[in-house]
Amino acid sequence: MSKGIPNPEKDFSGWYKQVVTRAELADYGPVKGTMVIRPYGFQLWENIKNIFDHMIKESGHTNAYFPLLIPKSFFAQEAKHIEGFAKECAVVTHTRLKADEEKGIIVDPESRLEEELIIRPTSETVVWSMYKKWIQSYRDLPILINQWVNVVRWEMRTRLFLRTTEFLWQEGHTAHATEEEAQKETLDILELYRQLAEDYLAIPVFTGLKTESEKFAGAEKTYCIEAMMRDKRALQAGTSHNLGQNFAKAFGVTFQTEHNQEEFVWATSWGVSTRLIGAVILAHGDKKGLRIPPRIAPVQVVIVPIIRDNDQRSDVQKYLEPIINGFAETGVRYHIDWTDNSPGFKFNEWEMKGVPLRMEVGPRDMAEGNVILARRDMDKKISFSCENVNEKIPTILEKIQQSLYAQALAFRNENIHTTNSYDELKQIINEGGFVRCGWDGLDKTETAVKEETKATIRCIPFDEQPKDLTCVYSGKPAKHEVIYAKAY
RNA sequence: CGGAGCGUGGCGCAGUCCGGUAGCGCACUGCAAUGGGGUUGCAGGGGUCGCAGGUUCAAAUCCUGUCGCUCCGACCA
Repeated sequence: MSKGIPNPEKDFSGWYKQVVTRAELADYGPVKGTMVIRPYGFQLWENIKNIFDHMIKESGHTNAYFPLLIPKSFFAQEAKHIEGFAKECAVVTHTRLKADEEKGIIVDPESRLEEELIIRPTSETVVWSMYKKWIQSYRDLPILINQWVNVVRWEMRTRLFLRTTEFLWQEGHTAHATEEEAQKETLDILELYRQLAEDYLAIPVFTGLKTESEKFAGAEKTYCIEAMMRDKRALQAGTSHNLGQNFAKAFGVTFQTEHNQEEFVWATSWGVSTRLIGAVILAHGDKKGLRIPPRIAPVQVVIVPIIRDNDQRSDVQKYLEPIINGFAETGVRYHIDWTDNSPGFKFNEWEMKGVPLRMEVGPRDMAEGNVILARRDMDKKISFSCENVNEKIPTILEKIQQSLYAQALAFRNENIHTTNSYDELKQIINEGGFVRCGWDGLDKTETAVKEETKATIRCIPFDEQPKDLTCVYSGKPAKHEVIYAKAY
């Protein structure tokens, strides 16, 4: 076990906090609930961001930017939507500070704004206020816009990456001429989220539909990807909403069809946030610290030279030259740790930081024409000939990627259970795990289960088989098969 | 906002009950050796004890007030 970090089996949240700060992913900001994303953490975010940005551009979306400040009046226009956010909006009321002899710097009471401004908790309202200007005819549709921005939600309880007052995300906002097209967009994006999670973050996810109580306020339907963390709790890792005509109606956004009919525009919105980093930490981390999947790792290979003096140092340097040149060609992200910490210290340090592959190079290896490789996903060191290490490494990185996914999937499979007994559900939830079972489709059932067990319906999975199922709570015929779990 | 706990060098803590002018581990700086799983030795630097009052000859310690943070609940991506 790594020195100084709590055992994740015993103190998962202590482990999480330590790992995030000690691996230098992030640090606490001065304002409660805010977070500084440090360079190592930000590189991870940039890698995730670049992958998804590429995906949406491939599928015809473009980036834009909408303002941070939103007039308060915009929120009155979509009552359902604001219900969901009213309790967590930061409001700008003044525009100036001034020096006060007694109190130091104070808010200038004379600078009070006539109309207060809301710092965006999400941007549907501003976006749709603009879409009203931009959309007249079916020829203006679809609009497929995304933005990478920060948003602020005044949360009561915060945790680095998982829930912070301010966080970074992408929010897509699309406008369509038909309901079918909007629905297709919603699901297409969800599929991209699934790919992002599974193929890049190496996290298996359930895709499905949120229940009424869990859906986004203002949406017709909310779809999600849900993942299992190593403490067997669920994490919602991304959502995609079919907004129907709700926002178009709130903002009066209509268009003329090919047949010269006036109709309201159909909308979607979808987002993934820096929470994904929390997901990576919580899904893959182990007692030594982080384990970052190679495809998103800021550093894929860390090289630890084993040297005694300057002569050996330059020997290693020369020895590494062709390897490093090879990395440049294959695009492997590497780092050589020349600090004079002891090798053992470096091993632990880089394991904590989750680097997928470590290469050790010392006198013994140079004599044999080898390097030592140690994979972060397993507890083994292997000697490799220097000759073919350049071809091998991308393959090994790919194997690590697959192995992290396989481990996460195996873990999820071990900890998901099907049952039609409520007692059993309570026991499983209590011990930790997901429960797949029938649900009668009633709000009050969901609420009752939540109150009694703290578990919520994470989603109605696309592959549900409700036939012949009964509701785990009421015993009535099931309307849906659902997944219950305690969630972050 | 309810319940609990904590504020003492950068981090983690002891000291507080029973007042006497601040200490430990890690980290940091320098030198030397060491170097294949958190390496030693020696020598250093750094704290108005969260803040504001009060009691006292004397306050990290006692009293009052205040601010902040963490954890558990209600809310949430």
